[in-house]
Amino acid sequence: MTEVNKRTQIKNAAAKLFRKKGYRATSMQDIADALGIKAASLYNHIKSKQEILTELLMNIALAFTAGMDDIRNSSLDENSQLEELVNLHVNLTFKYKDSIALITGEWVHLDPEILPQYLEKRNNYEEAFMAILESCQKKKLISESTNLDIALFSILSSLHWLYNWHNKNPDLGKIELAAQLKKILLHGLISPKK
Amino acid sequence: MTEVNKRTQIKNAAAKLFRKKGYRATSMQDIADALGIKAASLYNHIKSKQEILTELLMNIALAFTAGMDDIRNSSLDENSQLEELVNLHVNLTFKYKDSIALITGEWVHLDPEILPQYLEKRNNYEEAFMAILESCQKKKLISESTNLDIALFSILSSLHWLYNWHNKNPDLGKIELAAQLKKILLHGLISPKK
DNA sequence: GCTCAAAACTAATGATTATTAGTTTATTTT
DNA sequence: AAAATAAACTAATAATCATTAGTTTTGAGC
Repeated sequence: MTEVNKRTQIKNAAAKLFRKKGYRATSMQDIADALGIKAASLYNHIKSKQEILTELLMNIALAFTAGMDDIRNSSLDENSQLEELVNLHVNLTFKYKDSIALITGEWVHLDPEILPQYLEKRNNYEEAFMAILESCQKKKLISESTNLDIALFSILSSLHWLYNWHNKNPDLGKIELAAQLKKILLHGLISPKK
Repeated sequence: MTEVNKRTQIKNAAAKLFRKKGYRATSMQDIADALGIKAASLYNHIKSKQEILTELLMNIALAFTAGMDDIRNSSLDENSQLEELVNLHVNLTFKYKDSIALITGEWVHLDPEILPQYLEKRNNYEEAFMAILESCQKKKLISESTNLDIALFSILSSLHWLYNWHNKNPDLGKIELAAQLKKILLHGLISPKK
């Protein structure tokens, strides 16, 4: 019944392996074994190992920029935009469980020809994120003394790393996870002094 | 004047390369080139490529557990202990600029014989961190509704990722960086409503 | 300048690996 | 069922790489 493209199966298996062992440590053998075929047979469906990595990463990059565009084109206030960004990360983490893990380290193995395209998308995303933080600071939602570079880095670290946590605690739902993250990331761990 | 052991030079060069290209993508050639010698000559100083990775990672693990022990054996209150943990990460990030980057991803390439030892140290560290968070919650410094698993994951994500940020902004000093992180991580990004 | 050890070099080995070529088997279309 | 296409297989290639063996160079202490 499950009409899953072989090409997609290959990409899914590869994503899982790239995540666990890393791109370089994953052989075409490994991927083929996961599908019960011989390594050479993979080439009936894909062009190269590099193509798999490229498509996995570019797909993720597209999903993030599309989500960011939606948020920026919305009429939400700054505070809600920040919350929607957290939602975006949580949603994509659930949706692309395996391949999202590649954005923290495996992107370095992209072909030198592709790498700049990937990094450009990444930069655009971070700049858009920063723009929202700046709006917040202008509206005094964020204190003037806060270094926004550090704030951005800190939030993105947690959100990039989410997939790791999600794998260890698959029981906690999307909504609860997003709510907790908003509380901790945006409003702080330590209860404000009364 | 600088009497640096060749062995140390090798480990330093390797750390830089492992960080940039990953363990598997870094060849002994690469390391040798960085030192202006031939690959085979490395073996006059080290046992294997794996030995380099092991020593780099175990060194970091030791530094973290030692720092954690100091904090737990201190008589600081819970709040200050949390702040000292941030200091610990910032200090080690400055001290082990390159090799600290390996803790986010390259530890998976540790020999299967060594890996459990590494993971045990890592677990111990995280459990000690969690114990401090639990004390904070018991003392109402952290709200009862906060999920401490998520809080721990979130803080550690930012602190693990620090080396990345530090490399892009080497101009900001330790003290300023630590102060900002304490503010953002512990007391939140969004100013509390008055 | 000789001795000895440390540390460099050259050359080879064996293993792994991504990819290609050529062939056979399965499946779909006609 | 014949033909055509898709997808599997076997076998080979060429490159890379960690590591070893054996040899030469370097440099400090005598």
